[in-house]
Amino acid sequence: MTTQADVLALGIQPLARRESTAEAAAQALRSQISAGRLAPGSQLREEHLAAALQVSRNTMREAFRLLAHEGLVEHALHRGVFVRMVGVSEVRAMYATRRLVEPLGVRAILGSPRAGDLVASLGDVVTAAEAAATAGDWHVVGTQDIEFHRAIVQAAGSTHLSAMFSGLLAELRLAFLRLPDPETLHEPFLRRNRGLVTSLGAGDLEKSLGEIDSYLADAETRLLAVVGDGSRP
Amino acid sequence: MTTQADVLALGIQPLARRESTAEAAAQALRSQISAGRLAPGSQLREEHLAAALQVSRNTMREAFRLLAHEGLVEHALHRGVFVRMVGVSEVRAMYATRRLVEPLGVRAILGSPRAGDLVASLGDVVTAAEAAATAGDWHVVGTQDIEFHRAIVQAAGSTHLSAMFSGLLAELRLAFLRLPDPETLHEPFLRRNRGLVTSLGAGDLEKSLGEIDSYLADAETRLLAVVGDGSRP
DNA sequence: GCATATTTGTCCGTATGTATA
DNA sequence: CTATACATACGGACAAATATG
Repeated sequence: MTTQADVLALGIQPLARRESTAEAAAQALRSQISAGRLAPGSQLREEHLAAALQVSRNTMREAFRLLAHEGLVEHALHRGVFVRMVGVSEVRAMYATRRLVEPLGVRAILGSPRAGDLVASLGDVVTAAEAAATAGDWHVVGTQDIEFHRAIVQAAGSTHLSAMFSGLLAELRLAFLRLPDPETLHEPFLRRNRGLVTSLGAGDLEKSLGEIDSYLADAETRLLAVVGDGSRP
Repeated sequence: MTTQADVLALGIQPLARRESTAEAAAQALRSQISAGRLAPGSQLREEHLAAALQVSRNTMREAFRLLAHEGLVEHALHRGVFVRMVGVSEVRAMYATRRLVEPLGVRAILGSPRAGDLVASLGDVVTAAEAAATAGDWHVVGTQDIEFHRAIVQAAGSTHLSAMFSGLLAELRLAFLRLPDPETLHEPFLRRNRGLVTSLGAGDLEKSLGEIDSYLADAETRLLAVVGDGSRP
């Protein structure tokens, strides 16, 4: 049985430190969690991780506070921290938020004087995702999908909104990790994202909003189908 | 000269603890900061505060991480934590966000089957604020103003959005603290909030959106006028 | 239900590094 | 440039709560 310390020891050296050690440790855990090497629901033990990252327990605890505040892990008093389990209610909440926020980005893009540039860079992201799809690298496809929608919200021009949305997408990645077959989820969205770029390029607001909405509705039902039958309600 | 420890000693006893000590310490600082007893820009020294709250420095540092992540304090590596200084750019960013988010709440209220209840409870908040205004308690007026707009966003039904907005409002309170004369800022908004409740009650979407927009534009210019001449750009 | 072992929560002492007077 | 104050980080210790047998 592989311990968490073993798993982490692979991907991590002496902790690159330009920032504080706690932040560096948090970043190490962030990437490990996002990559799925720390499964949702698994416990993160202070002592093991502190040993693996070669930091003190106190520093490790500071890192835990950061991750808990970001929603990546859950802190249970006197029981420890666990990689967040996203259930049905969390997925519903995430998509309720996306349905509110992403249209703001779409409107901002079409209302911007630099609409052409924005749409072009969005097109680049989809192109990269399509290349990854033909190469069969569905993990990259998922990453590009997330990047695509992050860019949309970014266009709204609100730092608060962008920060919140980045956190939401990190949470969403936790849900993606529970997918047994990434291809069936991500493949249809590639076409939808391309379609959105097209209607954005044509300056068609109504059609763009429709595409976003159907994308989100589709994604939510697909995710719920997978998450719903999991252990957690 | 009064030290931070002195100031804090007034409002804080042995730390009511139902949650972790770090969270309790963070909550103590939150209330002190929001009440203005810890001025923006002032440094929060580990040792003094740990002594005042009777916690260890380690626990204090965990609390600092939480507050820094919420944006209430700023963490400067190897220099310490300081109560956040909101400047012109921060105020602009906050109102850019509010202009995007609050209309979502307004639309949600008018589109809700329980619109009547929602508007009624908003009216209660304004009524409470009006009572506080006649009593001359402008701090309460400011609190109710914040509560009013928090309730609007809450109606949008997104936990992520509500959480983000609560953080934004806490940040906004930091800006309010720099006001030499709270009455001149808060007094006009009392009427505007009442006007919004009226147009919401009438079910007039366009007018409601217009009221929100002019409220935000007015509030931003007033705040910028005060914050702009401060020490920070 | 009880006793035990494990893990977290918290505190203290201390050494090192960094920024500022 | 030196000195000082402070944050950063570590390791050990014990108490408290939880999990396990």
